[in-house]
This record gives sequence, C-alpha cells and structure tokens, in this order.
Amino acid sequence: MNTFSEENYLKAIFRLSQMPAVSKISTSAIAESLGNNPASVVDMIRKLTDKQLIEYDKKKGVKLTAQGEKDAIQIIRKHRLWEVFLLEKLEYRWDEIHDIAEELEHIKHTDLADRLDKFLGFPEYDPHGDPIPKANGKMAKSFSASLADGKTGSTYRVAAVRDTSSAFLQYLHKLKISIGTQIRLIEQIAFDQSLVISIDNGEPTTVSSKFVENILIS
Amino acid sequence: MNTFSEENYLKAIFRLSQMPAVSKISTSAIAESLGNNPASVVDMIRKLTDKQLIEYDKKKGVKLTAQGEKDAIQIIRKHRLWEVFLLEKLEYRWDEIHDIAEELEHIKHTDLADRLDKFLGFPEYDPHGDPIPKANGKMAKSFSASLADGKTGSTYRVAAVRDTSSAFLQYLHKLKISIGTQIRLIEQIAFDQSLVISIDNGEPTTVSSKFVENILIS
DNA sequence: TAATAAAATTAGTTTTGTCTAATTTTATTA
DNA sequence: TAATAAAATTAGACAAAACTAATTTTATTA
Repeated sequence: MNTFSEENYLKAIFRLSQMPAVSKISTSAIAESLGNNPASVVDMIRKLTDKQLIEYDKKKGVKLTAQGEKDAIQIIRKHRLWEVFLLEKLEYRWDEIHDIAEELEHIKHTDLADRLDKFLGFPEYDPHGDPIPKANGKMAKSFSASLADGKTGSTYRVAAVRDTSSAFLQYLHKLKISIGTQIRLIEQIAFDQSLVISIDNGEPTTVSSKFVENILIS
Repeated sequence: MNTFSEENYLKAIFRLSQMPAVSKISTSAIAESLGNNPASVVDMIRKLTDKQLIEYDKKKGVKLTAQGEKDAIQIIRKHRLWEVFLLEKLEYRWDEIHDIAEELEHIKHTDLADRLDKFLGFPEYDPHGDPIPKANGKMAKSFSASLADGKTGSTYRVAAVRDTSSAFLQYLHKLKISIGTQIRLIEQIAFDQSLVISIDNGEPTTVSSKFVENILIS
C-alpha cells in the first residue's frame, strides 16, 4: 500500500502525463505541481522507483509504470466519486468539493469506491466534467477542446473546466456558468484578446482570454 | 487543528474516561488501548498538555480539558455518523464499518459532520447502539447495563454492544443478534458461568460469560 | 565556445510519531 | 520495612516527508 504522500505524487505525475503540452515530466514540474521543493521530489522519485511505480530517466523524465498508473487511476476514481457525493448528497457548492475530496480520496478499503459508485448510480462525469474511471480502470477521454479555440459567431456547450480552483469556480458561479451551459462567442477584442460572449443567450459579457482557456467544450 | 495521531489519543482518553470501572487514566492504560508503547504515550501526554487539551497529574492520571473533550466528542460524532452512512447507504456489514470509520473520522472540513448528519436524517444512535453526539456536543448517555447483570428468567432488549471488534460482531451475526433483538436468560451454568439464552424466543443456545458482558441492554 | 542561467542533486536538518533499552519512581507484598 | 514487581520516564534511535543551502549537471545564449 502507498502512503498519502506517495499517492499525491502518483496523482500529480498522472495529471502531468495527461497534459498534451507536457512532453517530459521533470523534477521541477512535479515540484511546482505539488508546491514542494525540488529536493523533496528527488527523494520521492527514488522511493517510487524502488517501489516500481515509476521509471525515471534523466533524459526522458518520469513515467508511471503499469502498476503506478493503475494506482493513480484508482485514486482519481475515488476523488471524482467523492466529489459527486459531496455535491449531490451533501449539497456542497461546486467550489468547495475539491479540497474535501483531496482528503477523502486517500481512504482505503476494499470495495469502498465500488460501493460509492453504485450508491451514486454509476456517474460518468464528476461535477467539473472530468470522466470518472470505471472499476476496471477504463476511463473516457477527458474533454480537451478549449473555448479559446472556438470560432467567433459559434455556440458551444460547456463540457468541463480545466481549472478547479475555488477562485475560478466562484467566478463561474457568479456568471451562472456550469456544465451544460451554452456559450456563444460574439467578438474577440484585438487589443488584449479578451472575448465578448453570450451566456445561455443572455446579454453580452466580456471575459479574459485566460478565462476561456479554462473552459472545455464538447 | 490536531493531527490524526493527536485525535486518536483524545478519542482513546475520552473512551477510557467513559468507562465506569476506570478511576484513573494511566499512561499504561492509554498505551494498551491504542496498542502503543508506554514511552510513546509519555511523549504524547506532553504534547497534548502543551496544547492544553489534557491535564496530567501523576497521582490522578490524565483528564481532558474542556477543549480536549470538545475535540474528542467531535471526532466521535464523525465516527458514528460515518458508521451510519457506511451501513445504511453503502450497505457494508455491521462488522466492517468500524475500521473504515476510523479513517473517515479524521476528515476535517467546516460543516462536514453537520451536512452528513442532515443527509442521514439526524440519527440518534450508531449501528452499534452508541449515541451520536449532536452538533453542540450534547450526547445521550451510553447504555451501560450489561446482559451479564440480568436476572435468570427475564427477557431483555439488546440496546448496544460494548465490543465492536469484527470477531464479536460476526459471532452476533451468526447468532442472528442485532440491536433490538430480545434475549431471555434461561439458566446460568455454575461450573464456568456460561449462560443458556433464548434469542427472539428461539431454541436455547449456550454462550460464555464474556459474551454476555459485551451485550448492553436498555 | 565560454559564460551564464536553469535544473537536478546531494548533504545535512527538522518535525512527527513511533520504537527499544535502561533507569527511576511508585506500589505491593512477604 | 525491605524486597520485589509494576508503572512511568528518560535517553537515544529510526522512518517518513518535508525543508535549506551548497554543489553539480545540463541547457541556453551571447
């Protein structure tokens, strides 16, 4: 069994490996992703290598082994299932659930994820639009197309969010945007790339390019 | 905030303080209760004293301060609420829930216990018959009368169990005894104090004195 | 290519929570 | 009361997971 800390590293490495822009998972990338010191990451790379959960090559960076990926996916499965539980059953807000799920995801017990899955009705996606891995580790592909790449004049459906920070989610809440919301791109301002959008056919609103980059569409 | 380990000590101390037979909570009693070395307990007594969660007097042993008791009760509240969740919602067996709740009880987040409480319909007792502390820390008295003190010929209602180990709970399951079951004391065997009982008016069964001591009646 | 910057690593430290072994204190009993 | 047993404590060690500071390696750029 892996410790909480090992699990957090596996999760971070998995997350980085899923990012198309990241070609090599470096010590410093992991450090930044976890908010840890690179020296600490070096220690953990050694430990996870010994446990055969990752492979490390100075040139190629870090790669999860089959077992490491399996373990990472199971943690992500639990994280996303707990998020559904917290939102749907305990009525937490969208922006509150991530941090609590960060703790709950580490609870280990045979069957816990499977029973929770069943209790929740086998949800396909978590409240942020991320796919929930199945018991066998199979997982639908994440949405990757960003609203930032949409065409002016077209309308898109919000499928997921890239950033799950409460600052971003609270802003979305304020704009009345959630999974399923329709957004039309009206105009791009040349000066600073900000965008004028219409939310569910409402009045035009201006948002930043950073904002639209974090909205994923289906 | 307290660490997992500190919380476990507070809980153990609270549990010991609730036991009528225990007049003084000693280093060794805590060690035995947690399965730790007495030397470790000495260290933790120092730390909890510094944090003003307990008071320690060589003569009188360990006592929780008002704050320490408050903290302990909140952990117990979470433990018992999660037990209800695991049994009722995730359909775990009676003997499986304790260990999982031992992990879940340490999850900290404003409101978590209160939201869980509401979701579960404000249960009064956990699946082992122990009272669930309210949000304000108020808690019904535990059942303390043991079936071992019952009179031969009388019938009693199982209100709670003293031992929550899976060995005991599995045995109860096998005997079809749960909270609410009626037990009649038929006869005590002088030789080894074992007892002949009738479960829900069924055929006579013989059980040990240790067994009946761990059944609490209302 | 040499100089510089960035990334990775090593060495040594800290905190938390545990342990063992030795010692001291307290309690029990002959 | 003195001897013995039990309980408590101290001293020192260890593992996990983090850190800082210094150094080495690798990459970038003038």
